[in-house]
Amino acid sequence: MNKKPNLKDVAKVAGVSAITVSRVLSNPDKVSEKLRAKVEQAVHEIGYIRNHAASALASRRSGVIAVIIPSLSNIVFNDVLQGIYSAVKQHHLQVVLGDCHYSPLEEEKLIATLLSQSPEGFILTGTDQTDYARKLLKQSGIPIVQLMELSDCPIDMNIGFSHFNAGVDITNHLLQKGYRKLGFLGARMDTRTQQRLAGFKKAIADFKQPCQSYVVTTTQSSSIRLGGQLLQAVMAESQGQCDAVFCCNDDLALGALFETKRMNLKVPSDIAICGFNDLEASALVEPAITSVASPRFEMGQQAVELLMTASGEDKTHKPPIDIGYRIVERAST
Amino acid sequence: MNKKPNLKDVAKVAGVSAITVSRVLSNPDKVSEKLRAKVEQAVHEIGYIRNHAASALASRRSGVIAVIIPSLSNIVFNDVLQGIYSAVKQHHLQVVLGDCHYSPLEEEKLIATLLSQSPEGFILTGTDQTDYARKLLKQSGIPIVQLMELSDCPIDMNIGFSHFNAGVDITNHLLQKGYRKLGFLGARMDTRTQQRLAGFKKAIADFKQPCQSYVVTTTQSSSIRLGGQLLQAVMAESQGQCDAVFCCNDDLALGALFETKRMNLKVPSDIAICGFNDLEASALVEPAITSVASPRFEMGQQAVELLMTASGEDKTHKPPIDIGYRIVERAST
DNA sequence: AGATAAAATGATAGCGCAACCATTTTGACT
DNA sequence: AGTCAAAATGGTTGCGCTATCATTTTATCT
Repeated sequence: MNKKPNLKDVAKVAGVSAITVSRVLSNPDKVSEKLRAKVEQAVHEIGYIRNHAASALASRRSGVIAVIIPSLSNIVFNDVLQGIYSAVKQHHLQVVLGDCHYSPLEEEKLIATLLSQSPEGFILTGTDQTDYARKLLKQSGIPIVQLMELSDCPIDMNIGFSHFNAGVDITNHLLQKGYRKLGFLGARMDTRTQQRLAGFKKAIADFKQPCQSYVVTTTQSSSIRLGGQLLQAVMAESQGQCDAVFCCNDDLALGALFETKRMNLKVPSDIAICGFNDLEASALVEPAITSVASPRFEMGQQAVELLMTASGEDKTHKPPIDIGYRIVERAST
Repeated sequence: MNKKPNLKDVAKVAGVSAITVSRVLSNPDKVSEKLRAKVEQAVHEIGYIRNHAASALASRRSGVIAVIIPSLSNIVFNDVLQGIYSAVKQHHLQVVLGDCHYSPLEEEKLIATLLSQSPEGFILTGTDQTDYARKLLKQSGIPIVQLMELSDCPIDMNIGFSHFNAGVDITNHLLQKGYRKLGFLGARMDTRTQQRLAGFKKAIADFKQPCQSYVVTTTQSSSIRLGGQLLQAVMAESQGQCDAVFCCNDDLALGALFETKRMNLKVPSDIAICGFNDLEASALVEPAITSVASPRFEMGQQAVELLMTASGEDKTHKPPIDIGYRIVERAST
């Protein structure tokens, strides 16, 4: 195998200088049509592909943005990722992606690794970064977006919605429907889940009439199967009294719903179920599950746009962007 | 903001030469403990992060592998991705990921873009690449793995399983259970779905007793909702005769199952349902859905291992690796 | 036609790092 | 102590590209 062709090889074939080839690739309109055609022909002919490392080194532009999500297996971040990829395509950027498995320490290591790619922007999930990670990020001088939640003191930019408020609202929804023995089913218990739980507790504390609450949580990762187990657990803890459950996500809610069939409980008359994230399945099961919808795809897109419009040197405080959420009432409540 | 620190800055602080710092970062055991400690201290102190572009250019090793999947939203590829990421971590590599939306042309462009990163390996899905894409890939001289299906003429390495055989097997399963009016519900109709359909047709053609088949397909992308629509369609086409459906994936199967409840059909007595991919939900709905399981996570892992053990220059023909599948029989059939 | 501006093209240098080879230091042995 | 090998460290160079500036060609005007 011959060595990979480089700029000079193309230049030789096209009969121009190397720098002209470079321009055809990055600033086609700075080159006359005649030369451009010759060069493009030569590029295609010898299958030349620009060496990104050399280009990035010389131009100080990597054409890369870094993204860290807490979990590849959670469909919620997948939606955000799709938004990111769709926006990135417009800007001719590449994404380098890391999965930190919900661990700030792993995230810190990933941040250091990904920063070595000299990304032109950084997208993070949540607000839970270590101090050293924050130091590295700030020192890098690149624009940064924190996703999903709203933060009082974002590193740079921030877009998300209030999981606390959403927790309050959906709990109030259950209370308004007349349920008084509310269960909370929580898995993983990352910060966003904790905020939802805090909202749940707040709504109950503020409610003017007597009501009961049962909180069942685990740090296991969420799954449909686990939803069934947690429903069992909350029924046990409440001695069968529990008449509504707020599941911290739709996976648990689906599992809980499937479990009600096995336990011969009627939804929503014996027990109401609501979830979070509004997955497709939630709208299509019988009965359909009440959930909290949020524009995740758009959040991902907007995060990229924020990065691209940020000057990088702009150190002014940027207010968090609240992208909102929506309670979707369905038959399960 | 001061300029980003480089090797020399670290060297100055640590009182050593630049090359020693470089060694501490890439070959720690080539450096005495004393100097190493000094250097590591200096690195941490000034928050030094190696410039990947310069490193890649000088060493001709990018530490990157390229991956292209047909869809980010399909959970199936997500599982493979997780396997890839888990393996990649061991090898201290980065992944650059592209989503080609099931389009060979988009894939060709992505391949060109990703090759510019000088990846040390390339993972592709399927065998449907354009000629120019194949030329670029071969010319690059890097090891390549094609995933998911088995190919007679892989570009380099290949790991997957036979979707045709799986289609035959699951159709025979339905026939053995006594169903004789079989429907096939297909969405997207990518090559793997087509192979499953071919298997379905083959099994029916080979069956010794009289039986009917109804094929309903669409190029729309798959979803749970679509599964319900396709079930309606196949029942219409068969004038209510259809007594079993093979859905080309579990999303459709779930949608079909949910639709049977609305249509007051009993599963599996009125109609049997089977899917493909064995998603978590399929095992937990009532009745649980028969499906085809395959080790997707492991396939992703193995793909990376194959890349890492490949010498790159080894042009010998490597036989495809059949990673197998398993029919999981459940109550829906 | 001549003067001037504008566009197109080229030559040179350097981005930050690691390969390569040269030099120094250390340790092991007689 | 003296010899030699091995380990540790450093200096120089070049990876392939683009920024910058210099030069040439073309277009536009009086």
